[in-house]
Parts: sequence; C-alpha cells; structure tokens
Amino acid sequence: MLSEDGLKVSVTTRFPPSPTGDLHIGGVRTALFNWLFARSQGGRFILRIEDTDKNRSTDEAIEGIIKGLDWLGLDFDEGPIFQTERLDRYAEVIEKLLEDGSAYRCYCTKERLDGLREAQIAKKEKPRYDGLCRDLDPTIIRTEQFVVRLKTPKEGKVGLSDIVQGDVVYDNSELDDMIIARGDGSPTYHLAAVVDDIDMGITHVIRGDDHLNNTPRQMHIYRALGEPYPHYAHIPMIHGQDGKKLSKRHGALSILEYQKAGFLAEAVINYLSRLGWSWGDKEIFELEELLTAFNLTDVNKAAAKFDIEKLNWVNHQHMIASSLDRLVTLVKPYLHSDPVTCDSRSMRVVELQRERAKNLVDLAKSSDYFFEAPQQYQPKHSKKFLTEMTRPILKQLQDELELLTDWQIALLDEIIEKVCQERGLGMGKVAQPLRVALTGSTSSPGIGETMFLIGRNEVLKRLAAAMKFIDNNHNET
RNA sequence: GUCCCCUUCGUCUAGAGGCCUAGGACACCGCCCUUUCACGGCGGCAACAGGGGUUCGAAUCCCCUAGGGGACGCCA
Repeated sequence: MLSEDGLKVSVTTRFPPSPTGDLHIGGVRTALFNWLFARSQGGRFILRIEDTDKNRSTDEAIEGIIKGLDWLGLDFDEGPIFQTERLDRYAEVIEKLLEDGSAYRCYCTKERLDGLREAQIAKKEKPRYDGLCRDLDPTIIRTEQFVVRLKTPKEGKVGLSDIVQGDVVYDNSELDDMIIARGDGSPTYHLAAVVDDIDMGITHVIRGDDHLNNTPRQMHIYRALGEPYPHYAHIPMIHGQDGKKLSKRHGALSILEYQKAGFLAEAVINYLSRLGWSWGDKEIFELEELLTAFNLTDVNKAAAKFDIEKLNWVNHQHMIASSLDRLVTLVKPYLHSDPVTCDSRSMRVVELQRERAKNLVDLAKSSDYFFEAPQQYQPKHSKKFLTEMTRPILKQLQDELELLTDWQIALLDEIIEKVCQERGLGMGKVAQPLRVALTGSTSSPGIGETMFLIGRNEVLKRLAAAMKFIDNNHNET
C-alpha cells in the first residue's frame, strides 16, 4: 500500500469473531482475506474477540476459534484482545459522546419499542426508532433505566468508496438513532467495534458484505468522534447449496471438522481463497503464490456457493504436492494400524495411495492393509473372488511364493504370469482373487508391488487365511 | 414492506466495446491407457436472467423488469 507521496503506509487488519458458536467456513474466509491482505502488504493482523454479549459467549467457542486459526496457520500479531476487558474505555467514549451532545439518553421501554416495531411492520414501513427521546433536555437525568443512542443526522447522505463494492451511498433518513450503550451501560457491537478499530489503528476493515448496511451507521460514530474512516472492503458471502447465507442449518461445520475429515490446511486455504477471487486460470496455489498474487481489488461482488467436491479435488492436488514424510506424519492419526513410522516402506505406501485418495481419511483407509491383515473381506468381493473355483489358484500361488527366496517386485510379477500361463487364464482371473485375499477388496496398486510391500510372511499368512475362509464357507453351505 | 448489494455453463470463475464461434477448473458422460482401483491422455455436454437503448459493433456502457441475497435487535 503506497500513500500519495509514495511512502509505504502500514496496514493493519483484524478478525473480530464473536465467540457464540463454532468458527465455520464463512468466518475462516473472512479471517483468511484479512490475513492475506495484511501479510501480503507487510502489515499487521489482529485477533479480537467480540464478547460483549456475555450471555452467548463461551470459552469453548474462544478455544475453537484459536485452534482453528492455528491449524490453518493464520497467525496474528496481536491478541486475542477481549472486548470485555476494555469496558472502561467504551464507557469513557460513551460519556464523551453524551457530553458533547452527539448522543442522548433514551428512556423508552422495550415494550414501547416492540410495539413501535410491530406497528411499523404492519404499516409496511422499515422498522426504526422514532426519536421520541432525541430532544429531551440532556441536563435532566431521570431515575429510570436508559440506553444511549447516537444522534444521527436526519438529512443528507453518507457514502463510502468500498474497495470491493465500489461507491455506495445512503440517505441519512434511512438510518435511525442506534443504541450504543445498553440499559446496563455496556456498549453495543457498533460502538465497541468502532472504538477498537480506532484504538488499534485498523487501516482496513475487511468483512462480509452482510455488514455493508452497518457501515454508514459506524461511519457516524467515527464522525462524532472526529476520527478518519478506515478503508472498507466488504467481501461477498459464502452461501450453502440452497443459496442462503451459510449457517448451522447447512451443516456449516466447525473448521475443526474439516481437519478431522482429513483435509489439509493448505487445501482449505487454497479453496477458500478462490471463492470470490481468482488469478487468471490458476487453480492450485502454494501459500507463497497466494501471498504475491492476492489483492482486494480483484475480489468479486457476488456470493459464492460452497462446493465440497471442488474442495476434495483441491485437497487431492495438495496431497500429491506434499512431501512424503509430511504426509506420512499427517496420516498417522487416521491409521487403524499402529505404530507406523516414516520408513521407506510407509513412504512408498503413501506415495502409491495418495493417487487414490481425496483426503487423509481415504488415504488411511486404503493404506491400512499394508500394515495389518484386512479386518474382513468385502462381502461382494469375497463372494465373487474367494470361491471353490479360485481356491486352486490361490493354492498354486501359495506354493510358488513359498519357493521364492528373493522377494522382489519383478519376480513376484513373474510368478503371477506363470500361473496365468499354466492355467490359460487372463491376468484378472488370477490377480483379483489374490488381491481380495491380501487386501480385502478389489482395488490396490499393482499386485506385484502390493505383495512386495505387504511382505513375504504376511502374504503367505493371508493366502492361508483366505483358503480357510473358502473352506469354512463351503462347509456351511 | 423499506433500503443496500448481486445476476456468465449444475458449481467456482476468465472476460474492463471488436481478440468471444464466450476461455479454464470441479462435477458429469464417452474413448484410450490398464490385472483392479486410481492417476494420466483425448473428446463431449453445458452459460452471458429478460427487455429496451447507446454504438459501425455490447457478456462488457445506460435504463427498466424479473429473480436472488443481505440488512432493518438493549446479537455480533
């Protein structure tokens, strides 16, 4: 970011979740754009916890937010800063606003406000405060409980030049006098957010465009405080498959559920960055590439739908690009078999199987049989391939393999071919029963290498077990 | 209802008046490769919301309509 005289201006962004629920994909995308922008500009990124609603804020949510950001590598330079620890500061600002006449005490009861709102909706009007207490004598402070409202100009316009949305103008007459302090004196969202953004030196407010309509209201707080506005970038929302704002209803899962489901952090980041932003035809980005390519001016205005299929593909691409020892480490917790180490055999297994896996869960599932015998044969496969007809084939394979002293892929392949030729069978007729016997199902890497990686003793053991399975099955029927 | 925003293949998007017979990617379908499953290769299906302008020329600019989304809390 360069100022008019060409000097580098420091950028500070922030991610301000309210800890009232799980951090989901939408929140993560907002955090990501703030983080990317700050990092790409050499600026600062702050985590602020907006917990002024004490009834709905929880410690678990705070923990989940921090864990999620940590998993994704969205590190912050400052924070977490808690708004509940800055209550004195907000009170001070509210008092100042009251004193200079920018705000006033409103004694209207909730009942009156509810009635007013209902009546307005019934008359098909936009519900808003009617300003009853606006012109009360401020020197007379009544004993009843009051809220504090900001005195919003009744005429004129407020406008902003949003980095994403362009110029947006509102008539002040559309706005009402919003509450900035509740009956108990605590600040509302608008006030706390603006005061914090000022105090923390936030230069760019990057948030979901559901906040676009909040912006003119907040700008009036800046104005009342005599502070300059920040730059705004209202980024498009992420919608669920039904085209509505992402929420729990859509199964908008906690970001940590994506970790559990076996997605790579870099894949989630890659996928999310491409929602509402693009860079030519490029689909797969390493973090460094994102950092140089990302910019707010290229962000779209239209909402995007979340598509798990594309995430799967992006994740697959990143698994292929990942180093093998890292992938082995990542897949470990998902493996049924243990303990698996980063030896050359495990690395080869992962190298082969990542071609076949969308995520770490898939990868683990398709790798387990290399490390331990299959728990069971998949019924439809055993029914077809582990039969009286195939038993002699398995028997011959067992005999031939027992004679093999040098356990090498090429030699193992030779044995399969030999059996095929002697019996006048195609490869599939021999390899498939063997594959089911060894892996429990009909899919695996090349059969020679599969045998090689499973190992001699284990292969012979599994062949014996498969024949026993056939015998038992036959006796039963 | 009022205000604000949006509208290119099913989905993510490219597209800044002629490069557009609208490009790429995911998904889907077909073929090839192949002992299986994948990977890979090749090909296919598929979109400028509608209507008016402006212009020699519009996906691109303007207006209207329709549709969608968001906001309208002593929630954030």
